[in-house]
Amino acid sequence: MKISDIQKLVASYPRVPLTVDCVVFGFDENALKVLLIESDISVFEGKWTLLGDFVQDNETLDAAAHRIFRERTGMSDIYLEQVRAFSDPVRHPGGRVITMAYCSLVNIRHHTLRKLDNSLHWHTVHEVTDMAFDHQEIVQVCYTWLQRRIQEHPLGINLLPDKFSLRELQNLYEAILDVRLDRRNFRKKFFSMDFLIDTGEYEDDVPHRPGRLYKFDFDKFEKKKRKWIGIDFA
Amino acid sequence: MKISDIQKLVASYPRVPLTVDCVVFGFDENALKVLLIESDISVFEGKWTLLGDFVQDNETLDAAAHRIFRERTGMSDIYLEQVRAFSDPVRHPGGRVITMAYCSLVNIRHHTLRKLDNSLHWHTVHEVTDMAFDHQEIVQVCYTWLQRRIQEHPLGINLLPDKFSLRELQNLYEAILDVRLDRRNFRKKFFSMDFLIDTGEYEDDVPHRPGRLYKFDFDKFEKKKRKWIGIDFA
DNA sequence: ACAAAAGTGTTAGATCTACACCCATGT
DNA sequence: ACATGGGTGTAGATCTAACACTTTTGT
Repeated sequence: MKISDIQKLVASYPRVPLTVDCVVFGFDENALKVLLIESDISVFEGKWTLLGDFVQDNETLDAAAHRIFRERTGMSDIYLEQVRAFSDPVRHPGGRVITMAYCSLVNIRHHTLRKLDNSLHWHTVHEVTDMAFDHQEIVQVCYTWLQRRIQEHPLGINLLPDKFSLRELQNLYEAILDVRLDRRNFRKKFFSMDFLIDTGEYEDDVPHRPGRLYKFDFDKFEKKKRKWIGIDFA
Repeated sequence: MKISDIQKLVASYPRVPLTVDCVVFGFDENALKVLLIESDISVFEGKWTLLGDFVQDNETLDAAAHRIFRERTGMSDIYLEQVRAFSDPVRHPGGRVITMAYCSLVNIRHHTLRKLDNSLHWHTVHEVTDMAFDHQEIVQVCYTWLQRRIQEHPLGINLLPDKFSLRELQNLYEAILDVRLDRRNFRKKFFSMDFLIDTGEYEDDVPHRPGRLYKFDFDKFEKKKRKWIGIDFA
C-alpha cells in the first residue's frame, strides 16, 4: 500500500525542539578561548552557556548557526562547521531538546571591535567549568574535534589575523594540540605545503626583530584535490 | 530578567520533524554495496530510499538509528556512526523534515542469513541512481566520509567476516578507496600496526593456495591512545 | 602440469627528527 | 651592548614506493 498523502504522514509524526549551539573559539595570549554567555535561565543562575537558539521553520541548520552567531556578536562571514548532535532526552531541564553543535573560529581582535552584549565573555578552554546543560561536554567534543581537524585542514588560520607571522601560527598549533613543536621543522612543513603567501610586510610593535607576515592561500588549497591515501590507525 | 518557567519556554519554540536515515554499507564481490528499500510513497514510486524513520520522543539519535536498523533488518550489535544532518527546508515533499545520516557497516553474509523484507536490496554504490528525497546526496556524503574514515580507523573491518584473509582486507580498501595498492606494502603496513591476530586457520574452498585468516584486535586498538601529531593539508 | 593466488626482502627516494648559530630590531 | 625572537641547514633515522620470485593448493 502506497502512501499518497505525504503531508499528512509527516504531520502525524513526533516533532522535537531543535537548537543549534555554536562553540566559538578564539585565540588570544597564546591560549585557545571559547566565547560564552551567562545563562538567562533561573536553574542555571551563575552558569555559562554556548551561543544557541532554536531552529526556525524555514532555515537550514547552517543558516541557523550563522543567524545565531550574527545576532549574538554582530559578525558575519565567519567559519562554521557542523560537528555533531547531542540528543540525550534529559539533557535539557525544559524537556526534550536536541541540539546540533557547530564549531566556529574567529579572530578575537576583529571580534572585540564590535559592541557586544556585555554578558559575553571569552574563557580559556582549559579552565572552563560551571556550564549549563551538557555544554561542558559539547565544548570538550568540539575541542577534540578541532585538534584533529586542524591537522588536516587549515581552518585554524581563521583564528589569526589576515596577515600573520609564522611564530603566531606555530603558537596556535602548539596551544591547540598542547604540544611543543620544533620551530625549523614547523616552518619547513608549512613552506613545503606551499600555501603561504609572503606579503612582503613585517610585524610591527614587537620588541625584537620583526617577523615576515603571510596570508594563507585558501583558493590554492581548495584546488589541490587531495587523494590522501595513507592508512594509519595509530 | 531571568527565565524561570523553562518548560513553558521550550514549549513555545518551533518543533521540527526529525528523522534518522541509515546508510548501510556492505561488501560483496569486491564491490561496496548499499542497502536500500523501495519507497512506499506515491510521489517516489519506483525510487529507492535509505532505511529511515522518525525519531521518537524519548530516544537518543544513536538509539533511533539502532532501532531503525533492527526493525528493518533484524540485526543488532552493528557498527553505526553519526555522519551529519541534512536540513534543506524543502528536501522532503511532505514538508520540513530534518534528517540525521548514520553510516553503518555490516557483513553482507551475516545479513542475508536473516529473513528480510523483500523490498530490501543491495545496490552497488557506484551504480546507485533514482533515489527518493536527497538520498543520493546522503549516500555520496557518507561514501566520501567512509573513504576518509577507513584510513584512520579500522571500522571497515566490520564489512568483513570475523576471520578474514589479507587479500580480502586489501580488496576492501582498494574497492572503497578506488585505488590499487601494492600487496607487499599493504601487508607490511598492517602487520607493523600489530592489530591483526593470527587465528592459525586458513581459507577453505578456494581454487588456489589458501590464505591465513586473521581477526582484528579492536581492544588493543582502543587502548593505543593515538597522539597523531602530523600536520598535513595535502 | 598448470593455473591462481599466497607469501616474502631489498633498495632508492622521500620525509621526519633533532639540533645550534648568526641576524635584525627595540630598549 | 644586550635581550629577544627571526631566520636558516644538515645528518641520521624512519617511512614509503617500487619491484620478482618461490610456494602451496585445486583442477
